[in-house]
Amino acid sequence: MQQGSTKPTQKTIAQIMGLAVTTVSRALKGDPKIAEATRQQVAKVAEEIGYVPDRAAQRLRTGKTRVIGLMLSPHDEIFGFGNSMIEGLTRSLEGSGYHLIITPTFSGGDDIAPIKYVVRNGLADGLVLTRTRNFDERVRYLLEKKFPFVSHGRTDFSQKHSFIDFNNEDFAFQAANRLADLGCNRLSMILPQEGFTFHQHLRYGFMRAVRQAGLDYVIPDTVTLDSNLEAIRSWAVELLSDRKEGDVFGFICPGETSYLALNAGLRNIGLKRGVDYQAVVKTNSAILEQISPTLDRVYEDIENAGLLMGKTLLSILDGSSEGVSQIVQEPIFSFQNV
Amino acid sequence: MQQGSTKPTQKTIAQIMGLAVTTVSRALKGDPKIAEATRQQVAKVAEEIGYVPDRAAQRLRTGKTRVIGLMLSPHDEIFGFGNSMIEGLTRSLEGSGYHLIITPTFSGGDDIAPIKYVVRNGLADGLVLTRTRNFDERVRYLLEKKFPFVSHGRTDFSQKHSFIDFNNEDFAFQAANRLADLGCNRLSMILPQEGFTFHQHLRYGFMRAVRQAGLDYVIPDTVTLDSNLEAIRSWAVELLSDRKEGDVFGFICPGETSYLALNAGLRNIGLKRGVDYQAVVKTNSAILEQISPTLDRVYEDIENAGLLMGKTLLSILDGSSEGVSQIVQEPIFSFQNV
DNA sequence: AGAGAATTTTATATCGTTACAATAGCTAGG
DNA sequence: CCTAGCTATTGTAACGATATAAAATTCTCT
Repeated sequence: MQQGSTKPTQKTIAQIMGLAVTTVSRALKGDPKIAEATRQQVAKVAEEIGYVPDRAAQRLRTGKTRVIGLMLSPHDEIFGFGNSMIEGLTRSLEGSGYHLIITPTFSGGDDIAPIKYVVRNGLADGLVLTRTRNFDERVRYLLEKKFPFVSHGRTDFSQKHSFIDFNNEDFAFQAANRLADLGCNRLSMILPQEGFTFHQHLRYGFMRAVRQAGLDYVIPDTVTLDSNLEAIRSWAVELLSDRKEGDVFGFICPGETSYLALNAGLRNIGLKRGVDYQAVVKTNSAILEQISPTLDRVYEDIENAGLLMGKTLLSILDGSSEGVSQIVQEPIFSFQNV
Repeated sequence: MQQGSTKPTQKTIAQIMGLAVTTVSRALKGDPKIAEATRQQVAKVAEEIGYVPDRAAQRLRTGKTRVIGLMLSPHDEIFGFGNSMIEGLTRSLEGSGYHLIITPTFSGGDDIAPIKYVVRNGLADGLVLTRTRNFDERVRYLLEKKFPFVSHGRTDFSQKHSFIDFNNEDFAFQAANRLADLGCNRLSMILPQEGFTFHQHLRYGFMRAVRQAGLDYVIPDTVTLDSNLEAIRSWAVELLSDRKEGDVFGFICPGETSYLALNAGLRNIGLKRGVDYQAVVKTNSAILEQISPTLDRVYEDIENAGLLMGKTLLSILDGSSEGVSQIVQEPIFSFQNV
């Protein structure tokens, strides 16, 4: 605990106990070559003088940073996604000796550049990615470099890699059925940009339901989940302004903000959800539940995803699991009673 | 660029050029003791073979981590505060050789513990704090340890330290006047918990306006900015349910989510903003502008605050400015024409 | 030309930790 | 009693960079 003198090191412990530094080093990491009695005494002294290993020295010597990196895009941050992901990851790393660094990817920027930077400069031992594309360049790069990582989202590469994904197909399928049950005859869904893996999953689920029910549908080609809110808003307004007699619209929003924008626009022209149109929204925070308690929501547990990704990455790094871990999280439906 | 062989170091450059490692080291950092010609050649070779300094080695030798840490509480994350802060900080650090690590403070957790951890283990050279309290324990600790930091928010300590703050007093004052102008005769403001510095600033500004205009006011003692949304919602509903003939309520919301909750609750009981009540909201993202274009907003530029905090911290760390930098950002008012 | 100053480069030690090889101490077996 | 075979510990070097002191080189001026 002393800060006044100098920071305690293994050398300090060695001098106190009359041991060699090497012995202390090994004792601290539980090497079986060290007598149990010695090990315990070393641990005791280390504790007493407040010894903490110097990460820079460990890193220099071993080449391991004991850091894992999370690459976050600005789209991830809004509402709780980034927050929950960070919380889950942090929890998974607790007590492991690993630290988390968060590397923001900027709107305009190339999202592979920061990854190359981390890999080339050896800034982390493993990475966590979000928002995968079917043939994600980041994944391709990391696979090629054999750099450990876990992604939130699948890819279409033949080479397997660890990921956690959400069952977006089932979400879209169930959401569409729900809207059909509510009497909607025209369904619409805002999709992420083409190229993102979950674009396809959502589309498959949606189309399967729509075809089964024989309903009319609209998938906008001008707006996506990442469109600015004004664009989403005006698209929705235009769509409903042109509706014909007997049309009952049902929207699937795979993101909270897209719903807020859409809803704001429609409310502004005098339309009311539950009366003039219906919606099912994918959510990963408590905010919609608070603001619109009667809204049909589907919950994706991002914090848990983060936790699982962290654990997966740790087991890869510790070499305890050589295999690939692929998990698909199921949606949690919160539909109102009719 | 070669990854196949081993990572290039200063030694590699030295061998190629027939120089001593020391010379290379000095040349790379622009030491004037090295001949300009040598310096340029070394730089050229370094570039060609893709040399990047090993941060662990630098850190071990110099004791400097070249890292600055941002302590983020979960309250900061919602709606872009954390995101904007990160973006601003990252920009300020660009090209400086400094990295940013983000340390999340958990809801339940002690918010000084992670700071002690960073300081004791030497994980960063400087820190950025948000949400200061009047006698903030974190600030006290850092001042005592003489650890470089910049805070977002002032404190009441007599010892000066660098900060960036927002003129919350003026925000509250102008917002209250605005509501008075709109014909409100009962004003209310949701405040952060007592103890936070901006609680006082907001209160002063508010009270000054209220007294000048001679208006009635309500400051809730059960809900704060950090209350869950359901609590804010029901408080607002209760408040307006009991209103008397002739009461026109005006709300000041120093946070986006508090407005969303309040507005959702009131809308739910059939009240409409602009008709049954008025509101002025402090915002730091584009979301309210998109969702409620007619809302009176006051903008706080968090990204710029982050940028300034980063620059301030860098100048402290580089020793280029020994003094203390204290900046108060002015609010940007976006009031609708009446 | 040559001594001394100024400039440029080199040698050595070090930061804290761990890998590797070596050594001391001890027991068991022939 | 000597050696093989353990166990427990130690010594040395290295990771890559830099601070300090020393050395080599060039330059200046009488």
